[in-house]
Amino acid sequence: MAQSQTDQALTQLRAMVFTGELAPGSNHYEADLADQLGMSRTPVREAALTMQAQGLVEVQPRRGVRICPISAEDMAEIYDVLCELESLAAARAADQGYSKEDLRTAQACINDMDAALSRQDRDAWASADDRFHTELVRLGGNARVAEVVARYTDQVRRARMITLPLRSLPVQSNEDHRAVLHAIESGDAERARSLHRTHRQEARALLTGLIREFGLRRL
Amino acid sequence: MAQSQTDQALTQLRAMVFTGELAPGSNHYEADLADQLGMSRTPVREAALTMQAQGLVEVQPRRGVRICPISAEDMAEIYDVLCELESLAAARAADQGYSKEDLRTAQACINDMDAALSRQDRDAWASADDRFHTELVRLGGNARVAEVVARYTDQVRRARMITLPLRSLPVQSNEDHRAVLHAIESGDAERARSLHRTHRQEARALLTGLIREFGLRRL
DNA sequence: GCATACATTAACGCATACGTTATTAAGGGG
DNA sequence: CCCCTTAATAACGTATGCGTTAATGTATGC
Repeated sequence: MAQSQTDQALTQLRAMVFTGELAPGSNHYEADLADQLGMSRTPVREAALTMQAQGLVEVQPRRGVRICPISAEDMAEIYDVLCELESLAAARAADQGYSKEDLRTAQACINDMDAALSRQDRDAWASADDRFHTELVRLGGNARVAEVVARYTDQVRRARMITLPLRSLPVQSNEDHRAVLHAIESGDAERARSLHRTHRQEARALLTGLIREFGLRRL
Repeated sequence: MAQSQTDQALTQLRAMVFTGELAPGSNHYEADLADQLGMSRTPVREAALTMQAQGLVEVQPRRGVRICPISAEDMAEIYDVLCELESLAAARAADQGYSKEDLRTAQACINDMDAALSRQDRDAWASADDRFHTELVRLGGNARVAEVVARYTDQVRRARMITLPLRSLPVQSNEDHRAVLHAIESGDAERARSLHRTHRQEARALLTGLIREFGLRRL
C-alpha cells in the first residue's frame, strides 16, 4: 500500500484545509508547504493542482496556494446542488427495492445520530450525519452523483464544522432522516425525493442564515 | 496572455480526447505525449492530473494516461445529473424575471439550431445545442451548477459526436428548447423545470438506446 | 508443459536546478 | 510629498536526471 508523496500531500493538505489549520482565504507558498510536509515542491504542487480541480484551493502564480473561503452565497449554491442530487439519490434508492438488511448501514447512522444527540455530542452527530448522507447517495446507485455530492460536501465541510456549535441541537434533522429512510424502505420514490428535498432546503436556509446572522467572513 | 505550457497541454490534450485522436480506452505514456506536444513531461503530467480530476482520463502508474471510455451506463448516470441540475437552472432562470433582451443569446442559439436543421447540418446543430444548454445554465445563476454541467458535458462530448450521425434529425429537441425558453420568459419556474426535465430524460433514453442498439463499445 | 523465480527494461515519482517574471522596494524626478 | 522608473528579490514554470519499481520476458525446476 505504498502511498506516493503526492497522495500523502493530498491527504494532509485536505486535512489541513478541513480543520482550518490552513485558514480560509489565506495564501501559502508551495515551498513552505513542501517544507511543512517534509517533501519537495513537486508532489505538493501536484496535490495543489488536484485540489484546485476539486474547488478547494486556487493556485495563484506568485501568491501561493489560496484556500477558498465559503460565503453565504457559496453555501446557498452548494446546497442547491446537494438538494437536487441527494433527493434524486433518495428517489433512486427507493426504486431499488432494498431490503431492511440492505439499509442496515443507513439505519446504523441514524441510530448513531440519535445517540450523539442524547449525549449532546455535536461532533459525533456531524460525523454520523455525514456518513448517512454518503450512504444515502451510495444507495442511489449513481457514482457520478456520489462524486459530485462528495466534492461539494468537502467544500462546505469546514464551514459546517464552524457553524455546528452555533445552532440548536438538530433534533428535526433526525426526524427527517428517519422519514426519508422509511420512504425508501417502502419503495415510495417520490415521497423519498420530496422529503429529502425539504430536508436539504431547510439545511440550506439554516446554514446561510447562520452565516449571515453571525456575520461570518472567511468561512 | 502568456499561456503556460501546462495550460497548452491541457487545451491540446482535451481537444485530442474530444476528437477521439486519443482513442477512448487507449493508454499513452507521459513521455510520448510530451514528445507529441513538444514539451517536457512536467506540464503534460500536470495537465493529466487535472484531467483526471475532471474525469476525462485516469493516470495509471506504468500504464500511462488512459482515456476514459463512456458506456451506456455512464451515459445514463451523467444524463441523470444533467437532467436534475439543468432543470434546476431552468427553474431558477424563470425566477429571475429576465427580459427578452436578457434571453437574446439563448434565443439566438435556438435560431441557429433551426437554421442548422433546415440545412441538415448536424455539426452546426450540435454546436448550437451545446451553446444553448451552457447559456441556460448560466441564466440559472448558480456557478456550481454550471461547473458540474460543463464537466459532465465534456465527459460525454465525444460520445455525443459519434452518435450524432446515427440519430434522426433532432426536430423535437428544438420544439423543447423553444418551450423551455418560453416558460422562462413568462416566469413559470415549475413549467420550465418540468419541460426541461422531460427534454433531458428523452435525450438520455435516446442516447443510451443508440449505444445499446449499435452495440457501441469504447465510446 | 506449466509454474515459479529471476533478470531486464523502461516508465514513473520526485528531487533539483535554473531561467523567467511578477512583486516589492528603493531611488530619482516632478 | 507623490509618482514614476528601475533594480532586487523570490516564487513559479518547467526541464532534467536519477533511483525506484512494476511489467515483461527468460530460464530453470518440477
